[in-house]
Amino acid sequence: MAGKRDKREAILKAMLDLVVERGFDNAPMSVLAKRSGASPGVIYHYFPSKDDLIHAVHERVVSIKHEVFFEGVSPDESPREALLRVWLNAYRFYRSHRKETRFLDQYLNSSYCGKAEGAEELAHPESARILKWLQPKSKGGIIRDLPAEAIHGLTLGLAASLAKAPKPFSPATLKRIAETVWNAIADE
Amino acid sequence: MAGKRDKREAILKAMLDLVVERGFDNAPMSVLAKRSGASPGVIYHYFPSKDDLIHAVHERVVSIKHEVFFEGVSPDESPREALLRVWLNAYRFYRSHRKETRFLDQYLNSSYCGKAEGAEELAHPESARILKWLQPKSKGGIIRDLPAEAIHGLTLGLAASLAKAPKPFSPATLKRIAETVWNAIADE
Amino acid sequence: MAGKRDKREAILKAMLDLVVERGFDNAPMSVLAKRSGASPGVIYHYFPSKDDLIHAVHERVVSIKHEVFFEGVSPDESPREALLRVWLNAYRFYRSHRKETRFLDQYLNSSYCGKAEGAEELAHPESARILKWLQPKSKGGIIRDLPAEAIHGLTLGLAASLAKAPKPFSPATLKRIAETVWNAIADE
Amino acid sequence: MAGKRDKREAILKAMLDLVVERGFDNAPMSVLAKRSGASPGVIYHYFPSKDDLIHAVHERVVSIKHEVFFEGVSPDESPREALLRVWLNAYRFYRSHRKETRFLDQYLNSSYCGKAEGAEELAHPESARILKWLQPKSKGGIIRDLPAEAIHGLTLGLAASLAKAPKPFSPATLKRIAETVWNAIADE
DNA sequence: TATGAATGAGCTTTCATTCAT
DNA sequence: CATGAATGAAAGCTCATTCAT
Repeated sequence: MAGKRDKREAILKAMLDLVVERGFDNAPMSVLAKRSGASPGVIYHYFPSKDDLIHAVHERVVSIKHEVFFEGVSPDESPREALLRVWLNAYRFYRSHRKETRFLDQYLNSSYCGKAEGAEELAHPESARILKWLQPKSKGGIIRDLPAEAIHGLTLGLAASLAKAPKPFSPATLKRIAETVWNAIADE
Repeated sequence: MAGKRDKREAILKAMLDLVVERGFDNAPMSVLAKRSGASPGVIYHYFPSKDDLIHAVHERVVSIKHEVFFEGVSPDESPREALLRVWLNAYRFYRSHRKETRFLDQYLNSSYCGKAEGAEELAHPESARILKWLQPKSKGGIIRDLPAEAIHGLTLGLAASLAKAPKPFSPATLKRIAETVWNAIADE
Repeated sequence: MAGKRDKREAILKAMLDLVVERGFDNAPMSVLAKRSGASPGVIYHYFPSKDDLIHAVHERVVSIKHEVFFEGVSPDESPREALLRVWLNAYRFYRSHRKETRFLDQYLNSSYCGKAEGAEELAHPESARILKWLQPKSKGGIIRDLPAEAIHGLTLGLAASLAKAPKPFSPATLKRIAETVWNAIADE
Repeated sequence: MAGKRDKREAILKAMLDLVVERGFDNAPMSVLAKRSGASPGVIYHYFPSKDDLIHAVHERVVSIKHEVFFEGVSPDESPREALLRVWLNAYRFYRSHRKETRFLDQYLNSSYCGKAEGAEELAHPESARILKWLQPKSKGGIIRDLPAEAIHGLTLGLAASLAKAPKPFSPATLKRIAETVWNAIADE
């Protein structure tokens, strides 16, 4: 009954779980097989190697991340509104997709990261428009003249930090933090 | 000529390099032996297992980190001066100790993290005094009423982000960023 | 051609031979692999560990032993006839299954013995009936009032001792010894 | 203060304990060193190899065994008295020297047994005289015409079996068993 | 396609033995 | 004589990958 697509999805999902629970090491293909309901052999029909499978999981996670990040963003919003929305979306993603977040953390600090072929980072269609604003005014953005790393750290980096707190913050608190951040980096 | 201490150090250093270059996986004891100039067997004379060795490397790195973080901090400084100094020290550490930083990142996202017994985090003698300031005014600190995670993200998290930029920032730029941060979180 | 069962059997048999020839130590899995025609890895497909494999060999040997011990025993025989038959069967087992006997001797004096989970000793269906007779008359048996260890030593212990002689004894000699034993322990 | 002899003894004793507790495997020289208070290196001043050390322990145990076996035997006793005394001594040895007994059991079923050079079995000065009696009358002994293995099994084998019972037998019970045995094998 | 037994290189770890001090 | 760090071969075991069925 289940089509090819379903089995592929099951494998990807099982690998995500496995990596999050046990780390890239201790995530053997044999256990993956058992968990996903596929046989060790057939996994290699869907993915040429374990590395490729890991990369596929990563792509899937990144794709989900972008979907959440840009959810509800519309071309009609002001830059300030759009950036605040993305920032809140980011917090929401890190908060509600714990497994995906944990996977990303591990991936970025593993030997898998960097082996991949193409850069997929921020490939969302909306992202180009948003990113343009996230630049100093001198380059057409609306941001104070700070290095890009500072901007990133103060925005998404902070959202990720906050999401790791044991309890979620109330919308009001988040709003306040977002505005604090905004005021710190926005020009005028 | 070389004493016991030297060989132990050589093993620790070689493991740090190996983990940074190749990840916790792909850091086999056989390669470690070759690199450190020790035999596979004698490593177990100094460390009961690979896990313990990894933890020992971690402790060493954390110890260096704390030394750098609190370098030059004196009881005579004002809270503002002390916190700025620690922040700049943190940037300096992340910038100049790339391997140690990379190791910490990997460690914190590996299955090794959390298995250790004792709490070593921020055990520096100066840290208690400094940390007290890093709290909202309502709890005796000098900071605006923001969640601890926000404080951390905006300070050390940011320093780490900045240090990952391809080129170092000039002292002037850093000063400016530090003050931006300070103004964002300090009360008054 | 060869099914799973065959390979499993081949491994068990090769381990029996290996242990008998070289002892539990000096019976490495690598040699076992070569001897049994299996690869080192696949052995762990059939047995979770070397310990489990050893225990499996033991169970197999015990099972053979019981089969031989109770061969030809019928409910119609008198106690005397049945016990004599079992005693002769025991001698026959120790005599004809040298390797199995040697394995048992080693096993009982090794650290493997005692680690096992279930009691398998004398689990043969006939054994209960026979064992009941092997008790002093006061407990419903037909034996003189001697401690159980004395009974065991004088019967099966003796059979094992005799089987270790360089040459087999003639049926007539065995009969004579069996009757000597019998007269020593039987009541009346 | 402690002479060479003392250290040698300490090593022998520690090895006996170690083998009994943990088996020939799992009795590493490094642990032996710690237990005996000697350094790994110096053990090799007293014994050329681990094998030789094991054999030395064995010789020591056998020597103790013989001492106990023939304790109190005097040339004035009748054969019957002497044999009964040896038999009771044997039981006493197996009962009071549990570690030595356990060592012997393991040794006889290990790969160490058989590697030794000379036959030392029953080298006690008294043994020759006693052994002569333990033969069928036709060969100058006082025993019924049974194979040597039967004699051994019915006497020393039985004593060893009995000693393995959880509780010791009373002198009276032992006397009775000894006489039962004696009557079974003695001629007339 | 799907299976799962099979492969075999490679892993962490042990340990009898040696030797510079 | 004594030490204990050092050696290195070999142990038990794992696991990504293949392939006959």
